[in-house]
Amino acid sequence: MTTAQGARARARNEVTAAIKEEARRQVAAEGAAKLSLRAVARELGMVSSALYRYFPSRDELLTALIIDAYDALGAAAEKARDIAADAAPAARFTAVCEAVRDWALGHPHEYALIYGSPVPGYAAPETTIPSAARTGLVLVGIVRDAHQGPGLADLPLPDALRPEAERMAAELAPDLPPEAAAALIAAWAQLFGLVSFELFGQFHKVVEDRERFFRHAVTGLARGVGLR
Amino acid sequence: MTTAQGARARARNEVTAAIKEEARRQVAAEGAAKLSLRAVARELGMVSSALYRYFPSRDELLTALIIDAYDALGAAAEKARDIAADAAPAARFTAVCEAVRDWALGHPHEYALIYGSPVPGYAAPETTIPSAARTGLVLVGIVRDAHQGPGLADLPLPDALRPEAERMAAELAPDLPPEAAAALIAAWAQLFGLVSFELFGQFHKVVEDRERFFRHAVTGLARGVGLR
DNA sequence: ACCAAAAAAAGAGCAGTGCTCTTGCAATGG
DNA sequence: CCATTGCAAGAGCACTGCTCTTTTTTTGGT
Repeated sequence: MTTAQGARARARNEVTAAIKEEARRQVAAEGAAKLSLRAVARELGMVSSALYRYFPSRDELLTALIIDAYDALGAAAEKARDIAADAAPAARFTAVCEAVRDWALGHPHEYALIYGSPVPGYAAPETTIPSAARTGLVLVGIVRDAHQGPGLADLPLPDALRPEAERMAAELAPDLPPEAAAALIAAWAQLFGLVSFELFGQFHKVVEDRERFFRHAVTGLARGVGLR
Repeated sequence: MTTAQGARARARNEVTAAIKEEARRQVAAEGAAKLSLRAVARELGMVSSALYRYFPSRDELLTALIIDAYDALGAAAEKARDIAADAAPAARFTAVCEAVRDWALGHPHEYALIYGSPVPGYAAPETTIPSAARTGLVLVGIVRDAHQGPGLADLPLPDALRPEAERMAAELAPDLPPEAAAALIAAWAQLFGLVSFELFGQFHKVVEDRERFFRHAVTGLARGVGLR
């Protein structure tokens, strides 16, 4: 069975993997904008039209890379969380933030692929959602754990936002107080603001000691979600 | 004089302006990635090669649009600051933040052009710096004014970051305490994290009542820089 | 072991891109 | 008045994503 129709299927998987690998190489080297199906095919010694048997379009290939990038970042975040498993919640939180930054600095083009401007006319399909959520869920988990224990600062929450905050809490962390859920989502966006600014050059001639600056800023983020 | 060599020069300025206008139209409609010199030329009834007399490359044309976008956003921020001139510093701060968000929502592609992923291999020239700085300077001004008056919360600053914070303060707001300068730059990046996440679709199925959520988040940012 | 069917690869071609180079025309100013 | 300069046009190069058709290869049942 596995050898019968497995031969073709295996070959197919291998070629698919090779295409993705070469495409990722090109994205890492030159950026998503310069990813060219023809160049991928050329590098793999096949003709460009053959590639369409594996990916129906350039966008589909990009989607595959996007999912991989989200997963790689998510894995890095999870790893950092596990390494810091015994630390205080605030330290665990900042450790994950630094892991996000480290991964981004190490994979700038892949980071840009997932957190940069989306390609106009291209809507990421729903299939990316689980992978995209991983990193956020790591942060949610840390704050949730902290809320089981003692010693959390109480957070402000205007009445106007309470319904929305309750909805957000119910949907992504049922055992989290609404004000913590709202604060966490804000911190999540702000974390990526810090990383993106550094990576996209906005800190050029503004922030020099970026490592230390980031450390300080994410300490503030941790405080913002009630950790200390 | 103005008519002598002004005739040609005037025609040149007019054509240059028309090119920029049409290019901006295309960016606003389809995004920077789909900006095509040939399409611009076609729309203007000229041949593509003629366009190179006005802009030496596509990147140069994009640079012109980038500067315009920075200036438009900066102007929107300044206008919001002036309108809220009599309000308390915290309210002025959040008013500017909301102006940034409003402009971004109204000009998503132009926002993506300046705060999205940079085109690989394209480094924004130094000439963009003044325009790029405008919005940040508005925030600096508000916090600086607040620090002349009373009632500011004191901010933490780890020893390790003090030298860098002092350098940052000296360079962009000499009359601002170093801890405020560091906090402000962080808030600045975080503000654009919030806006980018909303605009780039990361809040999809996460935040629904985005207006109120943003209001709450930027209130937190204002608190983070010492305002209340 | 053969042979129809399915899958993959190859080739040609379309419409588009940025950019360069050469050629012809028209406005400019000494 | 006429050489110089600025500009427009055209042709062409080397690419791109993608489609359609033809050829080759692999597969599984008889």
